[in-house]
Amino acid sequence: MAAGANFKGIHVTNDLTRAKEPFEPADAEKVTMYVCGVTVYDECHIGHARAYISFDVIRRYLEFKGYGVYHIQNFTDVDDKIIRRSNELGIPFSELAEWNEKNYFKVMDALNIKRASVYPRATEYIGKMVELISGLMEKGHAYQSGGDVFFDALSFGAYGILSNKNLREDRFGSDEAPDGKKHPADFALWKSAKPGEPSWDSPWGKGRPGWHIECSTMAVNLAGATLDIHGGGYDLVFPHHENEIAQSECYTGKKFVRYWLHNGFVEMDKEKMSKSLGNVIAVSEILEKHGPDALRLFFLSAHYKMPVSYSDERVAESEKALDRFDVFFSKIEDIARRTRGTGARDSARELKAKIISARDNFIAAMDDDFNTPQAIAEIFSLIKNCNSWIAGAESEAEEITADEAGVLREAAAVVRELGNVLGLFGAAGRHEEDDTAVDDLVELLIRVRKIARDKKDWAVSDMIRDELAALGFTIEDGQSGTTWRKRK
RNA sequence: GGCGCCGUACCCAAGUGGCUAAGGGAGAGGUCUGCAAAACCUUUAUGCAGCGGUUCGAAUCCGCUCGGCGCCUCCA
Repeated sequence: MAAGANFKGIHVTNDLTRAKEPFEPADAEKVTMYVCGVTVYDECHIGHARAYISFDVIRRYLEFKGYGVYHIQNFTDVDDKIIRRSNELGIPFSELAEWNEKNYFKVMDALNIKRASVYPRATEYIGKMVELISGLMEKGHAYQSGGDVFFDALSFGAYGILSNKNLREDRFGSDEAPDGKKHPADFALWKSAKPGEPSWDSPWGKGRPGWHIECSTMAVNLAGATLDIHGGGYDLVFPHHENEIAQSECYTGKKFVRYWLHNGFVEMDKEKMSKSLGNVIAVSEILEKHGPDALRLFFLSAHYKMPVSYSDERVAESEKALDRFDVFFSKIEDIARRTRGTGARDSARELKAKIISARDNFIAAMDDDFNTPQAIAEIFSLIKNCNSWIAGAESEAEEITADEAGVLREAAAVVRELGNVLGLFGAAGRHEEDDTAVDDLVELLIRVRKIARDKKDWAVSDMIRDELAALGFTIEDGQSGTTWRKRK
């Protein structure tokens, strides 16, 4: 393929063309990626977690491949739901928005989701939105109806290109005579203010923006007419993203988005999870039961475009799978501490080759539309190969040498590196920066326990193990000494 | 009515034209071990919803059938 300079091997499934295409951003130094953010009227639920974990991994991988990423994610801080909810609570809408915005960061930080480059708020762009709407009116793509302004869907020939709809053949909405619209597919750019609602001045009187206009406005103002990537959940394809294309392209006259990427839904009992069905689970609720990495691994075990059925049992399985990493890391640290001699047997050299190919395979999997399940499989395979080598080496007479331990550490470094690309091992409190005083005390207890074990005093030995387990430390007696690790 | 997705082992889930159908969880047997745990080895789909077709060759392409789901209305 005649690939351009900005192609680095990644292929993505573009929802605009419904085909897998080579990913070639306009500028490798600055890939522009706009991900639809939340409407801050309620807590974050697991659907949000899935969406933002998906795009977090996409962003991390782009950066891993050497792209600079300018990541825009908005906050919708004024809309019907926010107004209704704040009225119910008897607080200003801005206060509700602010509170939920804080909750958003708290939850997403806990999930180790990288912060976007900018977080524009709808209310900060009202003036720019008015500008854009005025531009659309001048070009004949919008019309006023009372105090409302609507986008004229029929005026945009490409309307329906993303969601594969046809203005003449498809149904749009249920009402035949929608209030003031010329065509049912027309949508509000500006809504006139009703009593008691927050409002802003405009050429069409006091009012507030429609839902879709904010994303177009922010994208165009922050990133320019054309975005490389625009992301969000599949539920946004229609009408939200379809309408964004219409507004933006009519305003700028340029292609709005080169690659549209959408993540699949989280389902509950084979049913879409949604507010209207009342089957949503808050992220904070999950995090009380499972670690952030468990939830992340659970989601990444399926391709980002596929629907996923949420289940506590499945997340618990991911949590167990995660143990393999912990065991692997601590085992290798252990081996590295007690090596003997130098040099490496042939099998260790073969292992080294496997490390390299595992890394290559991981990259090949991620290059293919961010195939995280395949990528994860490659990491587990590598761990299995290492464990297998260790078991074999330990059964032999010779001790593991410093050079061989070096190969194992390389493997551990690759596992960490690739795990980080997926956003794993990054949540607060894992590994590394632990309290050394606590570590020393555990080591001390293990030495005491060894004395008891040497005397075959199993009662004392088991008591220490049980008590430490109760405190969250797992003690394991291996062939060559005792190892320990902290749970979670 | 229009548009679209999915059906791979006990469960989850990659693979979408050609080597032994990844990986995780679970189960069974074994090695190691004071016990436990971990790890390792072996094992669990001659088979990819069903039926036809294309092909030297299909889980993978085409058609039909059955089953599950989504969007067309606010939603990640």
